[in-house]
Amino acid sequence: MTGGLSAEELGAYFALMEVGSLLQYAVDAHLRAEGDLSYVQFQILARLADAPEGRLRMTDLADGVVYSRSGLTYQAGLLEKRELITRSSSPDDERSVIVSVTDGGRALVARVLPGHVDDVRRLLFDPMADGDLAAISEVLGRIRRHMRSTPPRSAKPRAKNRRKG
Amino acid sequence: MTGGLSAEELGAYFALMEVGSLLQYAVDAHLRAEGDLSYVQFQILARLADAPEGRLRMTDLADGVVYSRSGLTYQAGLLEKRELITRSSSPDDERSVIVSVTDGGRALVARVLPGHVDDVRRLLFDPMADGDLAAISEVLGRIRRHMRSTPPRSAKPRAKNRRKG
DNA sequence: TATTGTTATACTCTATAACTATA
DNA sequence: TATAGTTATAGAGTATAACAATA
Repeated sequence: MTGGLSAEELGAYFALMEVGSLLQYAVDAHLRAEGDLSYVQFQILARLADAPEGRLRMTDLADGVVYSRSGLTYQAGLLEKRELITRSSSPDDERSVIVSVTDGGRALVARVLPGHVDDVRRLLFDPMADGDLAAISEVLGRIRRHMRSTPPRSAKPRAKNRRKG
Repeated sequence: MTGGLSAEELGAYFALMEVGSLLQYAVDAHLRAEGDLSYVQFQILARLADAPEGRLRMTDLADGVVYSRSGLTYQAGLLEKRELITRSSSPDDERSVIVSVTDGGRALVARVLPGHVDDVRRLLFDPMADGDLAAISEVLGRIRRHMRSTPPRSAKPRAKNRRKG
């Protein structure tokens, strides 16, 4: 069953996938309960709240949040309906759409963030010992850079679309 | 924006989530291309192929694969249609259903596994240096055990259902 | 022609609740 | 009553392709 991975590698792979999955499940449940937000919606709002002047172009958002463009349009529509964001066309480039967080959007992020951070601390960081954080950060950061720079084996013409279908 | 997590902690959290997400995206795409299998379906088949005599009860499968029962019934229906598994009622307990991998199911797992393992090696293990694997394994294993033993803050009556809706 | 974003559409997946059958 | 599994249903989310508008 291992076919080229050692038992330890296989264990690390499964552990990584399970930790990521359980963590996402936990924070997603919290975000929905506290703010009626999916994880993706929270990511969009948090990115905007963190951006200069609280605004980003749709394309920049899609690149960061890892989405198809139509998927982002769908989510933006939901957030706009709730008046958590606004959309307006860019003065620089009439094709572009600028997404901005509203005060309500910022308030919602501020409201759910403490609990969100609690979840992450409790699940992810509490079981870590001294030195674990530095070690994990270094390796995961390296892996992330590697993944970002490694094109998929069947390189797509242009890497805008992600996620499964 | 950090609200209780240090910059390094926040970075580690984001890196973990992104690595898990990118890895799952990559292996999912491969499994679909090579075997028309979703990641979940592959997990079901792989678990069965790894089980004694290639069979498990539905409940045991649901516990491992992290699913609602109806979700597992749905996926099992798809796999049964493709004759990758069979279902039969248990002689021990007439309420239970025993799921078995077929030869075709085993063959499919064998066919997609090398590429799957390649993906994992290339994306996850190639960028690791000596000692990284041991360090990561130990910490992630500890976190996983911690997560499994930590009940959700709003403990559900019985922990059979997972994932978001 | 290429890029940005939207729309229409179809489909996959998931959860909830009601249900059957067995223990 | 509790457990195992299925079914019906309804909804969220996603991708694809066609489209309009701008560069």
